[in-house]
Parts: sequence; C-alpha cells; structure tokens
Amino acid sequence: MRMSERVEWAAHCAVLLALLPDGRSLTAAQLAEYHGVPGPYLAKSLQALMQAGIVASRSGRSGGYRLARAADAVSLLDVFDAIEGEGAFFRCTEIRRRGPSRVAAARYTPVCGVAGAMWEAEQAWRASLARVNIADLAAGTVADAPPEAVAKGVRWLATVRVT
Amino acid sequence: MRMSERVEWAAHCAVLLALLPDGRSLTAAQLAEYHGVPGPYLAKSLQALMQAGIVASRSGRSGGYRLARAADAVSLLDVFDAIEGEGAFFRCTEIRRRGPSRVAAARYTPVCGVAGAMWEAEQAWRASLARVNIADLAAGTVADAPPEAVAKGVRWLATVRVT
DNA sequence: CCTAACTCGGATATCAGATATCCGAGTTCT
DNA sequence: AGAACTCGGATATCTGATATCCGAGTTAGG
Ligand code: SF4
Ligand code: SF4
Repeated sequence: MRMSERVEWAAHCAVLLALLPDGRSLTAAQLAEYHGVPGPYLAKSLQALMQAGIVASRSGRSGGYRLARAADAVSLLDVFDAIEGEGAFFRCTEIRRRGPSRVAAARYTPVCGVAGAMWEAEQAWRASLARVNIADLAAGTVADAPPEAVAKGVRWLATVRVT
Repeated sequence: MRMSERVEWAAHCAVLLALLPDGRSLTAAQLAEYHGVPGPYLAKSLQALMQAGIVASRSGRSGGYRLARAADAVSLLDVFDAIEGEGAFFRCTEIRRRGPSRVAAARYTPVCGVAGAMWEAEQAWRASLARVNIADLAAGTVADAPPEAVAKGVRWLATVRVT
C-alpha cells in the first residue's frame, strides 16, 4: 500500500505557493521546472488541487496558480484527499456474507470487528495529518533548508517571468 | 491509496483459525470455501502469513494451517505487514534535490517537514492497529455475529474432513 | 475592437503492480 | 513401498497508475 508520488509533488507545490510574495503566481510549467518533475503530468495534480479548492488558477496570457485560501487554512490532509480521493484504505468486501455460514443480509451488524479496527486506525492517521498545515510546513522548509538552497530559490524566482 | 483485499481475507482466516478447537487445522481449500474466495489465490496470502510466522503449515495427506502462536500475540498490524509488506505509505523522491535550488546532497537535513508529518501520521496508524489482536477480534466476531450464522459455521466445521 | 499568444482542462497512450491460476516438490497415512 | 494429498513458488491476465498530447478559453497588447 503505497501512496502516489503525486502527493509529495502537490504538497511541495503548495508550500512553494505559500512562500510566494503577495499577488505573485506561478504557471504549471514553472512549478514543474522548480521541482524537476514532468510538467504535463504535474498539471494533472494541480487540476486536482483546483477541484478541491486548495489552489486557484487564472487562465490566459499571464495566468498561473496561487493558493485559494490562507496557507494555515490548508492542512496536509486536504492535499492528500485532493490527490488520492477520499476512499478509505480498507474497503469491505463482505466476505461474512458468502460461504456456508451466511444468513440473511439484514441480520448482520453494519461492520465487523476487523472493519471497525481498520476504520479507527485510519481515523488516527487522518487526525495526525489534519494537525499539520501548509503554513507550518512553509516556515519549517525555510528554517531547515540549507541557506544556500533558499538563496538559489529566491534567485530563481527573480529570473522567471512574472505572471 | 487502497489496501489489498487480501488483508481482509487474511484477517478473517486468522480469526477463524483462532476459533478452532485445540489441535484442529484447516486446509487452504477449506478456508477458501468458508469465506467464498478463490482458493488458489488465497493460498498466496497464506504463504505470506506463513513467512511472517503468524500461521504454521503442515504438509502431506492430513496437512493444513493453524495459528503459529497464541491468538492474543498476533496483532492486526502483524497481519497487515505480512500481506502488504513493510514499505511505508509515503516514500521520498527527494524532489528537494532536483531543480534550480539544489545544492550538494550532504547539506540537506535527513527529511523535510512533509516527510516528517507523513511519517508521524503513519506511526499513529500503526500504533492503532497494533492495539488490536486476533483474540479480541475472535471474541467480538462470535459475540456480534447473528447466532444462526455461528451455528451454521459450527455445523460446517463438523462436516469438513478433519485434518 | 481585434488579434495573437499563452494558459488551463480534459481526453489519450504506455506501463507497473495487483489479481487470479497452474503444476511440480515434498510429506503423511495406508 | 506406494499412493494420494498437501503446500510452495513460478506463470498468465487485468485493472489502475504513470506519462503525454492537443483543443477550448482567456487575457494582454496593438
Ligand atoms: S464488515 Fe468485516 S466481514 Fe464484512 S466486509 Fe468488512 S471486514 Fe469483511
Ligand atoms: S524529504 Fe521532503 S523533499 Fe525530500 S523527498 Fe521527502 S518529502 Fe520530498
């Protein structure tokens, strides 16, 4: 059970957008160049973030992406759900209701113990991710990254066409 | 991000084995019939449980599977890891080190904030699953299942060839 | 106001992992 | 010793993820 690497891309894009000066935006191609990932494929992830209301896009000649709301109002869980969809890790196949011990469907409890335990674990996971927001990650990124890398990033930002 | 349905099969197999009378075992074909799943494919999951030391197999004419240790010493997490492997949900691609802001690899912190948050959430998930063991699930299954289903299960167990 | 260029958005090929299955090696009872 | 039955790993098929393309729509500029 491995999550799509697009989640990592989307999270880092959100962090970078959070670090932009006010009013500034970046195109899909610029975000792809900065992270060194295939551009047309990253676009797909940005579309997902858009449908989830995390980023806003502006079309046309000077278009691009920017965060749709304040960075501290976007949790890492929001990003994950936007990319991976909201389906649970564990999906019941109702194997209780097959085989020789089956009885009428109405007689069963809604979920058995296995499903309950899985659901509870998943809630713990989601709660942990929900506690982290993009603003925290952006601050941490600047603080933890090598100073030279930050400087190079700022320099790069100055070279790309302002949109 | 969806977990394999084989995890559900394996968990239910473990519960059923935990409910068996002492010394009794079931073949892969019998476990498959009871749960209504494709036999040869379930065998693959049982092999995984075997390699993880959760079940023990006995070959030959009166062979079959039984739990390798006490049911309360097998957690749901053990079953999950046996089937899905132990790789983390989130795997770093090190996109920090690509693109225009990269610097020498040695200058980076081991993991960035994104990876740290993901890892922490995963630990919460694992801790929750580790708190549930097969003995609890077995007791819950008998308590929550429709009495008639339990009776049919017991009857079925009496009809299959004793191994 | 018109043009032109540039953007996003969804529709389209390619690939990996999961799903489902088979037959041979080994073991136990007769 | 023999025979039948078991597990175990090696083998096809298929769904979902990965990577890409071109058209619809929008904005800046002339
Ligand atoms: S409720 Fe239990 S038996 Fe039914 S599908 Fe979910 S895990 Fe399987
Ligand atoms: S440490 Fe951060 S930047 Fe590096 S691969 Fe992991 S998530 Fe991506």
